[in-house]
Amino acid sequence: MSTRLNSGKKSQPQRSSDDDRRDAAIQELRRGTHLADLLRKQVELIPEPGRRDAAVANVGEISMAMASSLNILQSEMEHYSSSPEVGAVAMAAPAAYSSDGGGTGERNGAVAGRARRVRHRRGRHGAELPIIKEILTEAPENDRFHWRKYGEKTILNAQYPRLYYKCGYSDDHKCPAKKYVQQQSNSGPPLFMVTLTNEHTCETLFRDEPSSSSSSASQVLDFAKASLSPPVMAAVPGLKKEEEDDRSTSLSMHGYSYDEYLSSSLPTMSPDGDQVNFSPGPGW
DNA sequence: GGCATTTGACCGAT
DNA sequence: ATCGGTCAAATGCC
Repeated sequence: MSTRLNSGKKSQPQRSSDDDRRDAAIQELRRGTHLADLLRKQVELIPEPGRRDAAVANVGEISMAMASSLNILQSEMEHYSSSPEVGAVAMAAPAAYSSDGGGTGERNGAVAGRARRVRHRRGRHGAELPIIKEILTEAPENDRFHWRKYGEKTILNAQYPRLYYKCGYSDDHKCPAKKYVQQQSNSGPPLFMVTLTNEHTCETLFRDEPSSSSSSASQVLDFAKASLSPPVMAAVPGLKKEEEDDRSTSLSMHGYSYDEYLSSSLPTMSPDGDQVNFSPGPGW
């Protein structure tokens, strides 16, 4: 997962698996750019001017995001192919934080006095989580599930921290669904890469319990709760609460249904090409 | 007071 | 040694 770009030890000019992965990513981005171009041509055929313009604008954003990602990757490749050592130094720049804890602010005294904990199972456990979808979107919070934030991490060479969410019913219903949100760009409307892992078992639970329409189900459907994940806004430094609310409002004013939310994003990726079963359930 | 968020510590993988 | 992912105490908010 990690590219280890600033490890400093990596001065061998030989190709690594990281290089291969970067190549693959560049290939995919080029393909995506091409597809976005095709999509733009199709979208331009929409007869209604309003819808057409909006769609063209969206496709334009997608193309821009692809292009900037492509640029970043390509400039990295050039760095390493020409001068690995220089590249390693150069890439250290964004890592303004220490890796652990992120340095996202201190808490007076209380944290310092926190006792060291002894724990058992930590970190990655066994196999990789099954990635259900990866979505590039302006509205990562707008997927109608109830997420609880459980972590935030500064990612190497990433401009913004990655935010970790688990299903708000992970405890109640042992729902394993998780979501990682990482801001991709801040030029224009901020774009977020949302990675969804594991299926929502809470969703099927509610589907099996039609009688639970009033209390618990209504909680799941609590759009205000589910659609607003304020911590996501924390990825946009300087946003105050009121501004966050404004922003949430403006985002929700897109009026997406979940299908629209997904379809308005980049083509989603399912590792094995299986039908992705992440469609809104009856409570959607 | 209860719940959600923050954030440093910790763990396993590399 | 370093990284990404997770835990859980402390804290904030309603």
